[in-house]
Amino acid sequence: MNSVESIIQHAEQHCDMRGSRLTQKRKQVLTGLVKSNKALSAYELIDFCKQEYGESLPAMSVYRILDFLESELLVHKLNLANKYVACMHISCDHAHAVPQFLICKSCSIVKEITVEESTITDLGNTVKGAGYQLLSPQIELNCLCDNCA
Amino acid sequence: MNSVESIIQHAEQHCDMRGSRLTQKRKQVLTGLVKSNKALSAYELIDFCKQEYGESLPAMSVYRILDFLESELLVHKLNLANKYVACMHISCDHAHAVPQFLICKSCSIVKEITVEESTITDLGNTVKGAGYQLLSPQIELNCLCDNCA
DNA sequence: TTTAAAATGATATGTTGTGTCATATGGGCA
DNA sequence: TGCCCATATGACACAACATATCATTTTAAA
Repeated sequence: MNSVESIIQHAEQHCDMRGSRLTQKRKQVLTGLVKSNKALSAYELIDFCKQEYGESLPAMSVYRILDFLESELLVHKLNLANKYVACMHISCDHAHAVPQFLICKSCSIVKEITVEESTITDLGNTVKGAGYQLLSPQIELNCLCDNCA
Repeated sequence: MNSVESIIQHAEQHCDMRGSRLTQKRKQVLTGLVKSNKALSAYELIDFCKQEYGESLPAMSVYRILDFLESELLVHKLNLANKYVACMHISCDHAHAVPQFLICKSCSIVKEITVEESTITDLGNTVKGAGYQLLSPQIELNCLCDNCA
């Protein structure tokens, strides 16, 4: 069993335990993200499913599926790029902090990092000091990756 | 002279010094952002110019104007919200660090803050450690403002 | 006043995302 | 088994955001 299949299997177990279902279509979309190893737009995922499985998914379905996968913490939405990535921790069993992302503007390869706890705390304090309430500490940064730089 | 006019005048001087021109249309778009006091989309700015000046700007023109204003550092593009805000420092004469933004997801009011230098440095180090190169340290955070919270 | 560069207009189209109502699918239970 | 209901997906239209390209107008400088 290759690593993509293994990741999907982990995801399926994860859903089982949470009482949700990783259906065929949801698996296909998640597989697209895992295989590509980078951030993809909803429409790129439609193309993937068309080519890989011969299935013409309507955009609406893909967005619903992405919402589901996000709610299951299997996928992250990157607002900076309007794209989606598989969570790099699908196969881990431990819980994870809110992630930070380095997005390569050139090739869309994403590095999911964990910044120092203290950095996040500092940021949170600054926000609170400004009278705002942080909805999500998810940080996304426009970068160039090793290869593209 | 009210404060909006005064800000626009500052912006004009700024452009003069840089050898660029703050044309009528560009002034109108910038005025829309300054007056509204929040982040607006390109199409909201089209509506503003229509109502305020009776001018039907094509989308293309507004985007070009926004690009210009951004290149003059008079306006920031918020990728998180696909909206644009006037730089809060237009009327200052000193140079500014790259800004960080707290965006109220509910009402689009934006607070432009300066986070601690050390926080940015920490972040930069983490990025470098991951083998990525930061294109812009601009940070945008999804928040709720005082009023909306 | 001619002219070249800069700015803007017009038009079409591409990309991302949602609203809404219809249809299909899969488990639990009589 | 076959019905029922919740969940999932499809179909279709359309809204919102953005750009490509070529034409026209405006501006400043020669």
